[in-house]
Amino acid sequence: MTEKQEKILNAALALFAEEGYRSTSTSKVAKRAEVSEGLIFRHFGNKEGLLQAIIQLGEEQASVLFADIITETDPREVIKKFIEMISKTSQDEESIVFWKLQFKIKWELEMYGEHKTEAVEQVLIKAFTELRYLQPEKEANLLLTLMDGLATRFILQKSFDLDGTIEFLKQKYKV
Amino acid sequence: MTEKQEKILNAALALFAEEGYRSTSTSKVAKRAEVSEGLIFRHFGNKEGLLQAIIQLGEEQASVLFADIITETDPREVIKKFIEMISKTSQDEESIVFWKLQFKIKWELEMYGEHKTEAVEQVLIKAFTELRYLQPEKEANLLLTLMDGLATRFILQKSFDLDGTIEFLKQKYKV
Amino acid sequence: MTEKQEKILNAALALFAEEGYRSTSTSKVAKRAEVSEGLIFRHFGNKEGLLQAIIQLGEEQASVLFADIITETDPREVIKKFIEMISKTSQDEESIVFWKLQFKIKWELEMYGEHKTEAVEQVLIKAFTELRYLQPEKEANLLLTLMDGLATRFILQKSFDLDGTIEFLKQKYKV
Amino acid sequence: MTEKQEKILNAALALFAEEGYRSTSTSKVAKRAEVSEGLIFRHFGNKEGLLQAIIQLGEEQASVLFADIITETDPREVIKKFIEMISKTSQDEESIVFWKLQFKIKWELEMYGEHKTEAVEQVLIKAFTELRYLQPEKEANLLLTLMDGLATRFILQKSFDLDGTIEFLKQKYKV
DNA sequence: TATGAATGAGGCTTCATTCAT
DNA sequence: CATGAATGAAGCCTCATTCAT
Repeated sequence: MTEKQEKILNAALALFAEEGYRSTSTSKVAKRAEVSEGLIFRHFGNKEGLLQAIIQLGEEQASVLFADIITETDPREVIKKFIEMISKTSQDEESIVFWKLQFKIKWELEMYGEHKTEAVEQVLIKAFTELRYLQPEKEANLLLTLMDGLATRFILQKSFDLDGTIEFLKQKYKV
Repeated sequence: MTEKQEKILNAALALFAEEGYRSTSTSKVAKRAEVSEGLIFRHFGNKEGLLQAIIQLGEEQASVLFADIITETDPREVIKKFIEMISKTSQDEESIVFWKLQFKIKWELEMYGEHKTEAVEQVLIKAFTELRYLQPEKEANLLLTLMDGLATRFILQKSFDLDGTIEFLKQKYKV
Repeated sequence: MTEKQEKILNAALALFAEEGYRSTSTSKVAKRAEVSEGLIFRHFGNKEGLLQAIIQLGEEQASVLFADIITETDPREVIKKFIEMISKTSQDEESIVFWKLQFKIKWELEMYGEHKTEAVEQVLIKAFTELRYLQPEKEANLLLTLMDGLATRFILQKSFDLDGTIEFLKQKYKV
Repeated sequence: MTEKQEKILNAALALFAEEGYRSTSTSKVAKRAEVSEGLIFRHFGNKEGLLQAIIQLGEEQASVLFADIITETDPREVIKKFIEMISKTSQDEESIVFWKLQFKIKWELEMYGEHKTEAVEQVLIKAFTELRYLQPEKEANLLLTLMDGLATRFILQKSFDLDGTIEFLKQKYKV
């Protein structure tokens, strides 16, 4: 990937996260990337292609994030790490942009991207099983759902107390 | 409100929920409402005005939905009704559209509309207090967050088992 | 002419003078006249009809203005009155609007309305003849031209010293 | 400046002069320039930008016209050249369009653009001073005013005898 | 690889005008 | 006589995309 390709990708990433896919014009991307508009099309074919590249990038970043959870063997640690995942990333601006983008695109294009979380779900199920929860699948499912809610409020509700909620969650799950 | 105004509102409601606000052109709305495009602007000023009218409508519908919860006195019933709120509405198409619209707009415009849920939050806090939960505010907060997650998955993830999750939740909260 | 007709005419007069014919929408006229938009069309047929009515009105007002000059018999007085015509009207707001409208419409529609000034021209020629000017037609023509310039600058150039210029003119013509 | 930019400018120039600024739609300009409508906005931002470019162009042309007068040292020649300025340009179609545009825009937008003539005014004052006119400022002012009137009638009144009037003027000023 | 001029379709909005009440 | 809902054409502008250089 050339330097300009990366500049385009980064510009698009930031803009899609800020204003959404449809609302971001290719010319805005070009301007922010300090690149000619035509170059976007040379490299990514069309606007949709740019989006796909960004989604791809997101999946890779997600993989990295999830890897730490999936490779964990201690069940309590699995749950703890999962719960802390967002809070950890909420520190730096770049991560916030990452999550914002994930959810904005989810909603704008109505694609949930289940396969991304499937591996995590399995690990959570295993963890809850080992911890003798009665309905481990449902517990895992619930926790995943909760994470969507957490992200939603964290991103959209300025006043939301993310860290407090996460502390409370850790108490509840005793992790 | 004239008949055509209502047709415009309904068409916009459906289209905004389906495709989002920006992706829905005023001409599409006009066509679906079987109305001239100009009429939209006569009645709502501009596209933004149309959106506001729809948001307003949503708040009224939300009030109706919440009214049943807020007026409930039995704490267990409060929680039960709150949890069941989505599942009940998930039966008919119109309600699904309603929720979809709420969340799509939330994300597209990044406005959370906290005041809408504030009353519900107070009632939940009271309920958890009466049920002797140790941290009623945090419990209420968590349940509200969970609901956002539930809606997110219900709307975006085709395979999501809403009713199962709700049953499980009711067990957890013993309601 | 009914009261509402007059309100429409007055509103249109003011708006056409302020913003020009094309730039003034019938809806703006209706709003300013506190009248329904349809009424304009009932009374004046279409926007052009409204314009014609206003032009007509202008001609009548011009006739009144000119009458005083035309009926004057003393040649020196004729010239003096003609020169003072604008300065006199420049006192009250209504007259300024009148002149502004005349010129704005002239330029926007490129119609000079020569016949309006023809009578005045004749009287000026007669006056210059009696005063033994060598080329009375040319003198009259020049004075009329000067008046157009005077109006132009008075209306368009905020800093223009109308009264000073008029005084100077009167000296020149010894009137 | 690309070739198409110039075509746009020329088309707009002609149309604004013929029909005025507001009455000329950008699509008309595009059609006349044999260019896509979008290109106008790429090059000039918006319709107002196009107008500004044209006004700018006008100022440059005016500078050229005035340069000949300003650099003249013989007072009589200054006045002569000034008086002849319009008549000289009235020969070719392009110059007529130029003057028409200047005045149409003046009236439509109510901006007089005094600074353009300021230099000329100074030179005229100097000329009248040297020629021992008693009130050189007023004379200059009057002559400028007269020119506005001359242009007004020349452009708007089909039957106006421009050359005759100019001859007469030259006699009056003995130039 | 990279630019930016150029396009045409479509978006939001305004407008003159008509018509039922 | 008077209203104001309703229309359709047109206006300004943006956008994704293509192409010559």
